Amino acid sequence: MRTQGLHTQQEVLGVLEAAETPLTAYDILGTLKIGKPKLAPPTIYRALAALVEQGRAHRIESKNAFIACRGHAHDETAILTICDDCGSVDEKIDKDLIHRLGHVASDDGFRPRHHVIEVHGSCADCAEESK
Amino acid sequence: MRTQGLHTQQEVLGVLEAAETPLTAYDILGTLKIGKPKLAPPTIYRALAALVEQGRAHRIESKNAFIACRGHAHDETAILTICDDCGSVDEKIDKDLIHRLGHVASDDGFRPRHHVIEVHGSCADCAEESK
DNA sequence: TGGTGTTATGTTATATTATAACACCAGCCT
DNA sequence: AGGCTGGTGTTATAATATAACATAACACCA
Repeated sequence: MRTQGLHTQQEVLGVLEAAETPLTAYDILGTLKIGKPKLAPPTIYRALAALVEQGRAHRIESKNAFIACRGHAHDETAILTICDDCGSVDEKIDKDLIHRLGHVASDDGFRPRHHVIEVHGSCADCAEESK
Repeated sequence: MRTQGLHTQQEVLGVLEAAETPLTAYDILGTLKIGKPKLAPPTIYRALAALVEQGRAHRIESKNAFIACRGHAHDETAILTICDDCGSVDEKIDKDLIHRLGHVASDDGFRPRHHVIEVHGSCADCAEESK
């Protein structure tokens, strides 16, 4: 039933939105299993795939984890800054940079379809602390 | 023994260099197991970690796979263009873009340490074919 | 020369992430 | 009702990665 799928997506998104740091599919599964003990991985992965497809969540490739998309149009490529100390992730938008990346990538005939841009480091708070 | 570790790294790098497309750790393990049946995953992962650390190989985060680093200084961040049709990967260098990315990432006090830039799409050959 | 600390490597086992494959059920058409 | 279709649930397992401990090599010094 389609409605149920949407419902699952909404639940998964809710869990992501409630989190301060990225969650793995199994983190989400663990949370939702409290209410629905029979929930299984494919259900979570399907919901996540749909959410990422819609731009309502991001997959963090370098961590195999997910975050809710916050604060910008859902069809734009986000630059993700990932704090390796506290785990927090921020989204940044820079259309020019994306444009330029597309240009660099396609210089030899390559046709870009999707960008992954993840920057690891320390967030302001953690950088401050370790000084 | 240190020499032996270096030898493993050299063997792993050799397998990567011989491949036209990214290999997973288990692909490499499968190849090297022919000569050394007792080889285990941690040995491969350790060699890969060292190679990536030295810039002699790249990890492709969005595929959980690895390629040998080809044709540029090993301490530069490469932009990887990944063909989703044939699997081929190319490395591109654009210092300005990296510089700009560092700038964007650090605008709110974030301190970047490592960049992941992967562009998915179709290589020139595959884009041509599917026209 | 052999003891002892230190670090790299080997090995076993297991944790974590992801998906294949099929079963089931609702809705829809006739 | 009967049968098709497509989405969802469910089971099982594949694929990726690492923890934890055992062992081996080397370095240093009494």
